[in-house]
This record gives sequence, structure tokens and C-alpha cells, in this order.
Amino acid sequence: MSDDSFENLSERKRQILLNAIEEYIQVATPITSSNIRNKCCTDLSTATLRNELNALEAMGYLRQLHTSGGRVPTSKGYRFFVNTMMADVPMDKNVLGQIHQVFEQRTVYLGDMINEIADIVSKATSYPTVVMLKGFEKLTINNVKIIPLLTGQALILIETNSGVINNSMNANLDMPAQTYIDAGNFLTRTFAGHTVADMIKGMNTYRDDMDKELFEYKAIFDTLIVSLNKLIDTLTENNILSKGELQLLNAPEYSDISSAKRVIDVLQNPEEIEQLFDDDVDETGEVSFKIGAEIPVKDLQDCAIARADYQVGDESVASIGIIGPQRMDYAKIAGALKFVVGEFNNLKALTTASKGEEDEQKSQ
Amino acid sequence: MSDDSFENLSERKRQILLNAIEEYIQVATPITSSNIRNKCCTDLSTATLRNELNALEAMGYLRQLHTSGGRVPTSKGYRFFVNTMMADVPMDKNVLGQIHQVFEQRTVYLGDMINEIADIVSKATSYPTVVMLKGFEKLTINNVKIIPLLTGQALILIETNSGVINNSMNANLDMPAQTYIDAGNFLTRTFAGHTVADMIKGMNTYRDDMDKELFEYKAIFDTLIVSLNKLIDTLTENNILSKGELQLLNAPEYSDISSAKRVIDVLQNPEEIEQLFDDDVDETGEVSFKIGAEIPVKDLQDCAIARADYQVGDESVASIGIIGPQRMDYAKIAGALKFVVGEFNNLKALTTASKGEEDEQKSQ
DNA sequence: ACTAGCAATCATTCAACAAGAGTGCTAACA
DNA sequence: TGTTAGCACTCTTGTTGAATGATTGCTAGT
Repeated sequence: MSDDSFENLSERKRQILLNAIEEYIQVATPITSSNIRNKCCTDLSTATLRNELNALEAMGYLRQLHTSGGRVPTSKGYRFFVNTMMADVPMDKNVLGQIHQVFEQRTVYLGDMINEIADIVSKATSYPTVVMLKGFEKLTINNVKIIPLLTGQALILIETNSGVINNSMNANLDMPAQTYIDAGNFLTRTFAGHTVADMIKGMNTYRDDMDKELFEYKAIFDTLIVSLNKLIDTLTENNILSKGELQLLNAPEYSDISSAKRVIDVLQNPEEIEQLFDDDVDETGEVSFKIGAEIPVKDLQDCAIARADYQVGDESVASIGIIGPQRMDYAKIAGALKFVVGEFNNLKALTTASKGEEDEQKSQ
Repeated sequence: MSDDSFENLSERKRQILLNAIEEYIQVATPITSSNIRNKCCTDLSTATLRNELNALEAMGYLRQLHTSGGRVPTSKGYRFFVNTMMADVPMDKNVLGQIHQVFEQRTVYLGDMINEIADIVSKATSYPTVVMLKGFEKLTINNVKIIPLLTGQALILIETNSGVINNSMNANLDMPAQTYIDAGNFLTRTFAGHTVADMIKGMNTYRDDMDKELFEYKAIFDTLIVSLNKLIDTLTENNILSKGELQLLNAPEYSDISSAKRVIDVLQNPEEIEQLFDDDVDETGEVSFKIGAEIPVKDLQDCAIARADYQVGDESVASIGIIGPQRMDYAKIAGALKFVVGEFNNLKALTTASKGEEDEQKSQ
């Protein structure tokens, strides 16, 4: 889909095409020559417009569902529309406010926050939203806490640059609580500034040749290592969630249940969602679209997908995708996505700023 | 819907009715006289069965959608079926295993666990499941922890008999971490054995006449009280979530999108779901059904709802509801619900058993 | 009390038909 | 050469009517 295939459009054709697609995105019914006349080209007759539409159809930007119905954009048409419109993306103040609020009163846990964001984004855009988290194990550790509970479990809290990772482990009730806390402090002392993956790898090697300081924690470390190894599995494997599938039912293109279900079923299947995020992304906050056949999942070939990534360093940590009909409001969606990723960035700035005060806490 | 309106059924009518409904629940198409002949009454002619069906229709157990179609159970019919079948509820081993697993590898947080359970129950029953949590503020406190994070927030963990309540508050980074921990210990010392509501009420009154011991925590307590007051709001207000709405699309009675949407929209609306749990329930683990007009929400009058509550003392803490067509598999659903509530009970026994060892932790 | 048989009922399916909307094409015009 | 008016053509949508088929209600006979 090289851009130069768009070159040969006269300014008038360009305007007609953009207006046609814009109109179709709003009304969802095939665009006729008189639609366009009403919308933008009152100085031209419908016959002229028909000629132009005919030409645009020949070029592959539009297509007719049946001889005497109006015309509908093709994937190529949408692609042209998106490429042209990307320059300016007007943002909906209302949506932005909602998203901002999530980040303001943010939940401390990374997992919870992502969940809420998927929810908001889905509501804001009125389309299903999928979020894939990965590379959690590559986040930088600021602090580790192990908190024993009365029930024979203990919480592991790993504070990172981007939020808190939480997990639970089995705890031995016979062991004094202070030992767990000391173990957490030890981990902080040893691994702060390193990645979660480093810590877990380090634990495994340390385990074999523990020096005196470590020795007293040995019993804890044994269970801790088991738990951390389990944790790294859940952190390393891509963590996928999808929200707002029901929104699809509002779109007229999915008004029959079987076509809606085909898409929704894909969204329930993490393996298939993963494919959507297979290829690399340029940079944090850049919104990209996949339209129609560009989507590498068969059952979504009549959809469009908007995607933005939040990156730490060069690695994507979170990928957000919005799935809808090709007739989706690209501008609105791009606006929402850009803003969300921007808020992620602010958040990171905020957490790293407060990193300076790493007081070694005697007892956590 | 008094039970004695069922008395006047001959044994044969009873059998025919039960078989008819059972069949309908399976195949979802109107039951004809020959269906029944094939299923259970090979020794009777279809004409005889027609007479019986006619009688059952006159009594209000069945109804015809059109003169020459088969018959379909009425709400009264389902009600009879449910009352009769409640005696023995066969349970699906597979489902029970899944649910049991959730409780085994349980997440420590009450909210998360409920979420997972709703998910499992919905998948197990293949119908949407709603869960309402209430009376969290009435749970008994075992332990309180306040854990400052590096980001200027602090976690409040309240260990109760039924699980851990977690919440976050703003923390003052200038204050030593130990102060927060001591504050938690103070709360534990003072309020263990009391309810969460007692604690929060107590905090508010203590605040005014703090003695010396308290004085050093005053600054923390000021923000803590604000956070706890916010927390009590979220704990007191009914906490409602719904999962698996999409499952409804698999049921033939919701094969057209508008009827499915009518139900799904109700499920998105906490106020309306709340009405479903308005009336009182006999006792923990008892499954009750609302069928058709018995449901106090207009848009659900052609549904059936199964409900079970988990109670602490005399108060419902969690209400679980399953919403589906009247033609739902009542036995299977009752089995799943009973089992879930049973697991809740086991869990409680487990947490209270380990309560004995309330070691005052010097530093958390 | 049960059953066989028959007429009546009504949903469903399909084809034929009319109406309406939009296009393509042609011929005329600037 | 670009634009326009007019008309025939195409195809969807909605309606009607008849044929089909399944199931019942009823009656009469066992």
C-alpha cells in the first residue's frame, strides 16, 4: 500500500472522496451523487459527480454494492482518508477529561490501571478495545516489599517506574513477619535499578551460593524463588484483555448477530489478539491503523484496527488496540489513543521524578 | 404464586409436564404431542397426549404461540418445574473443579476474587452472571496495614474474615515510613475484632480527642481519615459487576440483536441490577429462582434469574445472580451456585481458623 | 378412558409484482 | 473539453398470494 498510488487524484476528486468517506462514516449508508452535492459540491450537478464517482470507483477508492445503490469506501479509500486526515486529529474534550481522571485517581497496581483504561477507552470510542501488556519483566525496580498476611499468604509488591506489580505467595506462618520484611529490603538493596527479570535471574543464581547475610532468609527465599519464578511466567507471557465487546452491537454493520459474533469470538481469544500486535511500531504515542486486508486475522478482514503503543526505552510495554468497522471515526479514535499514551508518559515522568528519595526503610 | 395451585395435577399430567419442560429446555423448540410420545409416553397415543396437553394449557402451565405450533412452558410451568426439581440438583464435576480451583489459588483481594468467580460462574453456566457485594463495612477486622509507596501513595490493607480489602491513599513523602506502619499497628490494636464500619466511625470520633500516643500520628491520621471516609463510601454503596453478557448471544431466544440488547443494557446498569437483589433471602447457599413476571425489572420479564447469597451472620455479603432465558438449565445452574457459596463458606472457616495467631508485629 | 381420523389453523416459503432509488449513458450545450 | 439534462436500466425493498407442511381440536368409534 505505497503512498504514491494516491498521487493521481485531482484536487476535486480528492475533495469528493474525502467528503464521501466522511459522510459515510457518519451516516453508514451508501453515498449517492446527490448526497455529495448537498454536502460540499452544490455548484456541480449530480451527473458530473456521478462521472467523478465513477472514476474514483475505477481507481479503487469506492465500490458499489449493487448497480443502483450508492457507493461505499473500499479499504484503499479508507487508507487514503486516514493518511490524509492524520495531520490534524481533533480531540474530544470530554473523552480526554475522563481519561485524565483515571490517571489522576490512579489505582496503584499496573494491572488494575490498564483494566480501567481499556474500559474508558472503549467507552470513549464506543468500540471494543484490547490491551496487550508485555515486557513487564523489563521494567526497572524501585522497591520491593514482601508483606505477610494472617492467612498464610504474603503479598509481593514490586514498585517499578511504571507502576506497582503485585502478586501473592505462600508464606510460612511459623516464620516471624520481620523476616519477610527484611527479605524485601534485601531485594530492594540488591536489585533496585535493575529490571524485574534481572532480579529473578539473580535470585536463582544467588540461591546456590548464599553468604552469611542471606543464610537466615534461606527458608523464605526458597518459597520466594518458587513464587518469583511463577511470577516471571505471568509477566513474560503476553497479558491480554479485551473490553467493551458489546459496543460492537451498536454498529449497523454488525446488526446481524452472526457477523458480530465472528468478531467478538476473536476478541475472546488471546492467541488471535496477539497476532494483531505482531509487527513493530515506530514510536510511543504514534497511532497506526490497519484496514481490511491489512489485518492479519481472517475473521477481522472487514474491520479496522487503531493501535498505539506505550514504550519504555525501545520496548513496547503496553499496546492498545481499538477494533471496529472500517467505517470508524478515525480522527476521534486517534485523538483518544494519543492522549492515553501521553498520560502514560506523564505518569512515568512523575514516578521517576520521585525516585530520588530512596530511603532505606529500616523496617519497610 | 402459592404452591397449592399445583396440587390438582394427576401423576400422569405431572410426568407429561415435567418431560415437556425438560425437553424444551434442551431443544428450545415448541413441544408437540409426538415429541412427548417419543420421549416418555410410548404407550399413549398422540391424541391422548393432546388431550392432556390441552388440559395443562387450560391450567396455565403451557401455552401455544400459534394454533398449530407446539406448546411452550409458561412462567407457571417453569415455576412448577423448578419447585419439583429443586429436591435433587445434580452437579457437573467439571464445573465444580474449575470453581474449586479459583478458591484454591485464590487472589488475596476480595474484589479480585469476586471478579474471577463471576467469570467462572458465567462460563460454567453459559449465562451472564451478576455479582453484588454489600455490607463489606460489616466484615470483622483481623489486621490493618498501611504501606507507603515511593510514589506518594500508600496502600491500606484491611484483613478481614472473608478476605483482604485494599485501597490506596495519598501519603506525605516527608513523613518517615515507620510512622505509617505504626499507624497501621495502632489501628489493628484498637479495632481488631470490630467491623470496618466501627473502625471508621471510631477514627472520626478519636480524631477530636487524641491522647498522647495518638498525637504523633495526627498528621497521618488526618489524611487517613479522609481516605477511610472515602473508602467507607465505596464499601457501603453496593458494588456491582456483571460478566459474560456475551453468552446471551448464544441463546436462540436472543438471536435477534434488539432483544439481546434490551437485556444486556439492563446488565450494564447497576441501579437496575440492584433491584434484582432487593428482597431478602432465607439462608446462605439456598438457590432461589425468579421467573418471568416475578422479576421486578420490566425489560427482564421474559427472563429467569437464579440467585444465591453468601451471608456473614444474618447479612448478605455477596449476592450472585445468573440471568438467562426462562428456558435455562435450572438444575445445572442451581448446582453451580450452591457449590460456589459452599466454597465461600470453606474459605471463611479457613481464615478464621488462622486468626489465633495475631502477633503484634513490631514493624508490620 | 382411549384412540383413529379428519378438518381447520397458522407459520413458513417462494414467486411474482410494483415502487423507488440511483446509476450509466447519450446527446446537447457552453 | 468539461458540464449537464434526460431517460432507460438495474437492483433493492416491500407486498401480495398461493402452496406446503406441521400440529392441533374435535368427533366418532372402540
